[in-house]
Amino acid sequence: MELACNLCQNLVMDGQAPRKTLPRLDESLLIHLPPFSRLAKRQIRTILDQATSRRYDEGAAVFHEGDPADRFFMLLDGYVRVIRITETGEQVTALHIPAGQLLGFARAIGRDTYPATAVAATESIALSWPTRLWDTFLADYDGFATETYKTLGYRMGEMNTRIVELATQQVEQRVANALLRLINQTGRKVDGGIEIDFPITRQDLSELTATTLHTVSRLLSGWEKRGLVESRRKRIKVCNPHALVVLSQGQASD
DNA sequence: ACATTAATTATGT
DNA sequence: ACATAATTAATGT
Repeated sequence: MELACNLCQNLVMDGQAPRKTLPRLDESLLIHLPPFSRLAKRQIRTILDQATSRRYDEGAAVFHEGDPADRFFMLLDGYVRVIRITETGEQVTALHIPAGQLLGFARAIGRDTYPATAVAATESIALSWPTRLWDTFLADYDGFATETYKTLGYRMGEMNTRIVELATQQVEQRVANALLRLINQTGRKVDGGIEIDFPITRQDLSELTATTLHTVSRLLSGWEKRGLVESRRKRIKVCNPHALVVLSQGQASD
């Protein structure tokens, strides 16, 4: 896929790099992102001057579970999947992070290693800073703390509801809910409905919902016949969100 | 109400 | 042509 946003031109073209080896990052990269939006230009400037930008191919790991959390990240473009691996080698997907959010800020929750692995779900671009700057970011930059705790709280809330789902709902409602969340968070409006903005396989969906790819496949096929969704390989489009909502609250027993 | 196994077909490089 | 993804049926818990 192509990265056609203005961010990427900025990062890829090295223009006439002045005295630095790296192209100077433009302030417009951060000015609109919530954690930085209330900062003055020169603050953003110093933040950017301390940042490293990097591109990640689809499937490339941003960081690994258990690694020393030496850097934290701001995702500028793309999507990142946060996964955990069990002893038996099965993957469990915790959540997806869209562009514009922080990730890997282990320091904020009092850890010195990453609690999970982050993998680029699409080709992605992220800025990163050494973790030792985290505390100064919190102290020096107005709104940074509240915004990060907001996203932290949001993610905890989501994991919370997912736990409840796993414990109480059955498979059909679980994948319906997972789909709904995906189109809410990372949905892109297309003509026939809303499509998940990154390649996602049945296997991925099954890892999100603690089921098998076969069950997911069957469910999607069934929904497709009823006109609820449309899917081709690695692409899922939701045509009738409301019907999915109805399904997601389906009857509790028998 | 599901998973597992296995066989088969489709799809993208 | 090859690997990966998706479907489908049959069988198991």
